[in-house]
Amino acid sequence: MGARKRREPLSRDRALAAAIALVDAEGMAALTMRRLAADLGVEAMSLYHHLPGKEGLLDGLVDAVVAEIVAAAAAAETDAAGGDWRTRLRLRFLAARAVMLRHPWAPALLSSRPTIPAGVYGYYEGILATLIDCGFSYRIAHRALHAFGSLALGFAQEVFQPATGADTDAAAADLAVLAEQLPHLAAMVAAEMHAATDPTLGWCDSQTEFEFTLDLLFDGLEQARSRSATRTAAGTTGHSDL
Amino acid sequence: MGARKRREPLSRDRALAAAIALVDAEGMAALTMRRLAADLGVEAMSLYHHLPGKEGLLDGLVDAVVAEIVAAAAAAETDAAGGDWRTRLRLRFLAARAVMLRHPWAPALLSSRPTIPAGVYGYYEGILATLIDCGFSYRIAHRALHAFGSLALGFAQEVFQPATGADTDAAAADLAVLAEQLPHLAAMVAAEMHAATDPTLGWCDSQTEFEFTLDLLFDGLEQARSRSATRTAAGTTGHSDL
DNA sequence: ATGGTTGCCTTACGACGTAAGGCTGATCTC
DNA sequence: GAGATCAGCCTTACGTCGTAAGGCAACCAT
Repeated sequence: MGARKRREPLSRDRALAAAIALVDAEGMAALTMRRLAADLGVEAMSLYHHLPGKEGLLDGLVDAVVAEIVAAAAAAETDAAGGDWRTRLRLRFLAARAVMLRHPWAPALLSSRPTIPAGVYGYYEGILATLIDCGFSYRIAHRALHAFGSLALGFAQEVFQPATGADTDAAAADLAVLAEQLPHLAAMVAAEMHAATDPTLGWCDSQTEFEFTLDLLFDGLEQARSRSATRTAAGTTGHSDL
Repeated sequence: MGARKRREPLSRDRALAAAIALVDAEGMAALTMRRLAADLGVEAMSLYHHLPGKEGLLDGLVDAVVAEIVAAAAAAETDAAGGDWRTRLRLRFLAARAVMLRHPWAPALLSSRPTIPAGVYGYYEGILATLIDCGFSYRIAHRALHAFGSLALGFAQEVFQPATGADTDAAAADLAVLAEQLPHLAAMVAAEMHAATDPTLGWCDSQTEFEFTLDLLFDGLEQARSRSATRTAAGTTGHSDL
């Protein structure tokens, strides 16, 4: 007789899970209090018993993504135990990137938030620990964190989206005009386009660009580190324990 | 009697100028069709005779900012005539950054737009021309453009805003907790905080970070250029392609 | 039973962007 | 001049959003 115990009583976690599912499927614009409530079989105002408004909901999404990143990065870190700082950070960032690829809305949401999610402090602490252990000064480590920017969280924050496929023909038609007024750009597109391996990403392979930029920064930081290390006695590079 | 010839008849340019003034003064959130119309002494719907809706208005703002960047960068380029590629790009990017500092809302707007503003093609063409002229391959130049990312347009796209001053005391109170659970982060803050010169930016000096990141990328690109010029198979800084 | 608490709903308000159509005064044609 | 045309601005209204305020029904401990 107690077969139907009303319904699952709607909790913060259930609401957040539904929100993530909704946003993964239909994008940020679809995330509406009314819509989310409808997906949960509930009226909009009921959400306010579990979430402090829309902003609180977005904060919840951010926290969830950050938690996912932290977990992925921690797993990557154990895989990389004993490696040098480059491969350790590299694996960390690539793990974070894998999370971002699962949640394409996350980058824009992350960088639109006015407050820093609590979880990222711990995440940055781990990166910083790696740098300091490997002989970086606080000065350079600090600047490295800024230089990494969004790469540390797994996304490149492209300023402009690549063409979304539908206007590929239009882009091709523009190429003729492009070639006249923008010769270098046209030549570059022509030279690089054949190398496109993943058509979903257009002719720019984001993964390659991501790793290339990472290596550029790593190379530069390595130089900066050895430059500042020569100033002191070069004895304590090994120091592998946390 | 003929003194008042009705009023200035409201044009696209007048609307755009008012919109920029409004957004400069009160931020993006204040930019509303009704509010903008009110600032112009007009009703909301009147704007639709000169602008194709809100999206068109935002496109207009973006175009205006891009035009400002292009102009500033062109002026910088003439100053740098004859310099090497690093200083030429450096001056370009710093000129763009000066524009962004005048319009703090621009970065978020730029990266939220779904289409690429027409003006940036010309802007990238100029950067590309500099790179190609100085011996970069299209391959590396292409990746360089991606690596620069938002830096080329003058902003670092910090993922999270620095503390806005009001919660500085709260941040200080958190430092005790921070020191226990996040020792490296606490130590870095302690080590770096004394160096704060510009209190408006908190203890992170954005200008310094901006230029440091630029130099990191330039250093790395310089290596990549000479590496590809000599065509040697292996470098000491193994640059794995995965 | 009873009174409180929890969980959800109903109604309503003030934003927002914008579709549809009306009024007004300047300019043009005869 | 008189009437027609038309651009420029306004009025009204609709559907969306987030959310404040309060109601009702089922549960719980007493």
